[in-house]
Amino acid sequence: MAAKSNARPTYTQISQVSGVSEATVSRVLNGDDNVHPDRIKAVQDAVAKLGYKRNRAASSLASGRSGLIAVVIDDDLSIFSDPFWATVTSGISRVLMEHELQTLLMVANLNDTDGPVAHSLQGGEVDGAIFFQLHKDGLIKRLVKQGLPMVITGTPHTSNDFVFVDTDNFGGGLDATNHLFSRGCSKVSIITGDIETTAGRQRLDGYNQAYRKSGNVPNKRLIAQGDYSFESGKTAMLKLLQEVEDLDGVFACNDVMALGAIAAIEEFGKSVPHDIKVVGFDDSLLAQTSRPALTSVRQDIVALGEAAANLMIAQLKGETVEPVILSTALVIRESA
Amino acid sequence: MAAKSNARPTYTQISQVSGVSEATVSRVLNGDDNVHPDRIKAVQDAVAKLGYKRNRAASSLASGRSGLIAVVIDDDLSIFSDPFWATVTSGISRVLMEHELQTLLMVANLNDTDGPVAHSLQGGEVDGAIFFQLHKDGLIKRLVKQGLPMVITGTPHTSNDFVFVDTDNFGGGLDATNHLFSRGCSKVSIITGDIETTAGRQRLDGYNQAYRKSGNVPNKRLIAQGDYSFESGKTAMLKLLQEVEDLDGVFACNDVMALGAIAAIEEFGKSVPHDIKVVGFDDSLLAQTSRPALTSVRQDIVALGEAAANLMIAQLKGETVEPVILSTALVIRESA
DNA sequence: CGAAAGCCTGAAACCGCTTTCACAAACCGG
DNA sequence: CCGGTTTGTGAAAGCGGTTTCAGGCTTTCG
Repeated sequence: MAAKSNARPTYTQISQVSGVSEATVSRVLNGDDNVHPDRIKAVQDAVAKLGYKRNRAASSLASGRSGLIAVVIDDDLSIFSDPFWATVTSGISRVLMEHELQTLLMVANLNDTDGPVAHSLQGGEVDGAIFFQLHKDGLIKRLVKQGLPMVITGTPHTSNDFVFVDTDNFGGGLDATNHLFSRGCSKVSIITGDIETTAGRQRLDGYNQAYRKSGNVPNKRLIAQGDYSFESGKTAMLKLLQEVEDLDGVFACNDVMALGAIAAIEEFGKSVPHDIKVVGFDDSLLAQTSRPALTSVRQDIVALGEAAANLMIAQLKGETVEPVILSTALVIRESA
Repeated sequence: MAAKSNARPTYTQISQVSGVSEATVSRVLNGDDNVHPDRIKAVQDAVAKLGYKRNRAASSLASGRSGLIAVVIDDDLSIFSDPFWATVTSGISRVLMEHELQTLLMVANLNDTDGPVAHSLQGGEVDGAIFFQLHKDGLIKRLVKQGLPMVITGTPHTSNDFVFVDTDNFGGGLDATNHLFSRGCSKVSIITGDIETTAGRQRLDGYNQAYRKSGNVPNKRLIAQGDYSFESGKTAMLKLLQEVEDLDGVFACNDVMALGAIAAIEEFGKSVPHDIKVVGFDDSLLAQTSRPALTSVRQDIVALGEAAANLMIAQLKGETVEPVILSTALVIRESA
């Protein structure tokens, strides 16, 4: 193995070629000021000539900064049956890369506060962590205490000591419900998502507020609980149809349940949107391809990821940051 | 900052507590045999007592192994509108984690053979790379030449020097088409996906072979081209309906196009499955939630990711590996 | 019973980069 | 023109592991 092909250049070679010390090479490569322009030039030329690429391991070891940001996803498969999180991640990844940071993906069971993920995170392997969909916060609280910069995607319901980004779920619920009333509905029910999640509760709150302002009479019996699955949407809708008379509008807290609801309505012998109007949430692919095409609340998912990444970067710079709430837009199609 | 909270234990402390040299600590922690059981025990106790966690940067620097595997995704947004890749990634990530490897996610434009991703990959920052959906292979060829272990998800069409995993697209197309004939169809058309991709071509090949063996008469006019989008499926189907008489079966190369086709058929005044039977591919969420529910070719996507990860691990161990083809299963629902 | 072979072990070099520290040179006001 | 700052620089000490190397101790076998 003469002349090893993987013998990549180091500061030593740059130093020799450019005629400056390794210390100065480091300064130039890290954008330290206070280096004479001539030397900067010399180093840059040498770098270009040798095709130098920084060795991250060495750099991390010496500086204590790894350049890695963990994106931690709960090992709940449901997350991956939904393009939502993948899209958020792509937004995160792109922004991080622009700032020379790498995205370390960790799929793990977050209840396991002593698993390999918890170890990596606490072990200082990463410079920061972005969490998705926070359920249990034991691990996270510990990490905050350790001073690890963190961003949470989704509103944490346990505490607001965390930096987070989220869609305006309340506003989305409000808009969806208002839209149904403005379309002439007078008895509008809601199929909620998992009430354990803040997103689910906030959408419900939006619905309630819209109801109160509409001049119509809200009623607990109009509220059915689902869990974001197709089946739960269908079941909830059937129950509503049987229990509530003159129902003429439904706000389902995601598109999948909205489709379940539509299936139920049609099985029940009524039609959408003629008899009952339906609004979903997410504006996913499903909303566009279903028949009737689904009116749905759109959230800018890529922007959500970008916002998360930007909050992380701001923290890394030592800036104090505020939570970010992104607004939604109602996309009107056939179902309402 | 007295007693820094982040002053995590190192070999030095373990060495002191356990009374063995740092070299031996390393041997124990790396599973080197030839260490006296008593010493192993002593080290393990010290590790447990001190709550030691390995410093990856130091370890990488010294050993030349980073423990990082890149998952490289083409910056084509379409990838992220489809849960497919997210699911593959989750499979990869889980298997890698079981082997103490981390998943580094890179979303990038692969045509850019000189961008940051190309740099990282060539810079030895990762121990291996898993690519999705290979279009251009310039970068990849270079990496192979450098000896970077690689796995490609999807059959590369340019060369078979690569290690890859893929679904049995040919078999899936074959099964789908055979099923339509067995259901009594006699004139079956296909709506292809992007013919540029090998997956698209292989599914078409499967269709052709099934046709040849069926005793029915194949015909070029039965082949319509789509691009995996809903609209393309609809457009292609309308064209087929207008040009081909007595059409009674359609194999759409993914579920989204199948739904487009169903929409077209119903607009045309015919019904599914009564007049025309439809089979999709992917067995996605769409297939389960659409009405009529879609008969579709299922591929085990998580297994695809796991296979990719396992091939990577095998390469890392120095084993010679063969490409892996995963079989499909036809899931029969209402549409055919 | 002695020599060759094998097993375990610790000292020390090293991985490539960052950062402190000391010091020379250039600059300043008085 | 001199003590005192500023600037710019290189030598050298790490960062926390891994790995080579040589040597002490046991075995094994003729």
